[in-house]
Amino acid sequence: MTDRTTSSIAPIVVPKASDILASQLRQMIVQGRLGAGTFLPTERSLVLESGLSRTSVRDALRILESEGLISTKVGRSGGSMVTLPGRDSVARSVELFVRTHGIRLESLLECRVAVEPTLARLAARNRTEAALAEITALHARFVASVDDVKSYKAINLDWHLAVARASGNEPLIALMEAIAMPISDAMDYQHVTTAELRAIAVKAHTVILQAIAARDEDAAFNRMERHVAGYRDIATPRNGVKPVRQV
Amino acid sequence: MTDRTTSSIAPIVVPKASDILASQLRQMIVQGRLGAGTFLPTERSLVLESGLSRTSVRDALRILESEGLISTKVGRSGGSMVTLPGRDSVARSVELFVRTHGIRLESLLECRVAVEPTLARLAARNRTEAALAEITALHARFVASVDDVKSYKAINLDWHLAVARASGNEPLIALMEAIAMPISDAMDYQHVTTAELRAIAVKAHTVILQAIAARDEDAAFNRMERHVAGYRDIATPRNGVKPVRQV
DNA sequence: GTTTAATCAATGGTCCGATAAAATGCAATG
DNA sequence: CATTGCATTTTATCGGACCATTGATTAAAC
Repeated sequence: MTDRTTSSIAPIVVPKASDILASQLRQMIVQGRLGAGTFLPTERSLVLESGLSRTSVRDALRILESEGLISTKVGRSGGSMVTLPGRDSVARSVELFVRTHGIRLESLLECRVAVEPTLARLAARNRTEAALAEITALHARFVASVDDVKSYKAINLDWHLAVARASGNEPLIALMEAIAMPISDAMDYQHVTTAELRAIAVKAHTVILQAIAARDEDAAFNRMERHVAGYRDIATPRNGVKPVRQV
Repeated sequence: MTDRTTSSIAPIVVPKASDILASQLRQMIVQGRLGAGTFLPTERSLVLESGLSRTSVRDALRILESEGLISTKVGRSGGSMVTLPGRDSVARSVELFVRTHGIRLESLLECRVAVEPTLARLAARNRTEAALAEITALHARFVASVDDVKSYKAINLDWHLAVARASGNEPLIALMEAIAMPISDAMDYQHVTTAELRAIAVKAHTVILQAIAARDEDAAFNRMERHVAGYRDIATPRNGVKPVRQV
């Protein structure tokens, strides 16, 4: 081994052409210079402007599309329209994370316990009449479905999401929507509700709804906390906590 | 207008070839049939197996790459390796959501208040010695940096993230990492810390660290809650809450 | 004149072939 | 034995062509 001077050159990463173009377009969208609803230039125009090949331009558009920043249509007045990424975009990302890492149901329920009481508090504070009406309507259907396990589960999920949406806190709503589906999936394999448990849930929802309607923030928080914490304790006993993995 | 029978055919969506291939590969990865570290076939092999063109195959790979499911390298022993999406993937998605929607700092701080107390509780419960050592080390640097605003802010962020990581709850860690950067960015424009506030923060961190070290879950929860709630109240007075938008 | 059909134009989707660039392995060379 | 140069494999990029879909325009039919 001959002794050589080391030149202290950091590793150089060569970005791909499509990544550069995608970054530029993304920045324009994020900064608001390309508002939602506006159209990007056509692929062939972008080829002329950027000097890249159509392949690279299209790669860039695919990146933005999978980030939820544009949506592309074919045909004559088609093209790539700017569409801001919705909560579903975040949900997809979280779902991939949860599934590929085999996140345990216990962790997801812990997550709910952390988030839902605050959502209930904010719902009590910020709810509109329309939002309250939606929650109330879902609650009525919830009560009616107490004997049909399948629709009971679906409506239960919808009710919790409606409460979340009433909070007005977009990041927390997004998180709630993101973990709701994996939780629901995992419960199908692990947990079988009993009529008794469903009756308890109906009672809990009732008092939470009352608190939100009365704009009683502390009551909404505390009752929701007891509700979801109870759910967690029932669903994840100390033994055999299953990972969430698609089958 | 002639009267015609309507055939009640639902709108038919024609999926793109690349989407189909991407879905199949994604499913194999999510199901674990393609574990992390394994290599997908080469592009040309996928062309032969799928019967699609190289363009479509590459489009599919670009989709998976931007989802964080594979990472592609060029060169002889190159190809597309399966790489499970990390928390950074979730963070990018959330960041795009926050920036494009102009989510208000108030909402992000509310999010922190909802999440961090639970993270502190879980950290007190699940911390390892290594994690505790890391938090302690960061705390020491935090105390030392109390006069250098720039490094103070950076270390403050790191400390909170270290506590989050010590909790062991991956979804909540991901959320915390996702909102930390937008919060930090927004604070730069809005909030100027004073020496007095920094001293208070140091004190708060000290007691939280003690609670985590002593595995006192309730104390960790309550002290963290007071800390981040105080932060929220100082940073977002009732007037002039700025949206978070990149400049 | 109104409605219907046929045609044209614009755009993204797909395919093919070729070359460039990068990473690895191997042999030649001093 | 270390270094260099060459061959090989793989993705990255390019250019061009054609197809499919959509919307607009024109022509035909009634």
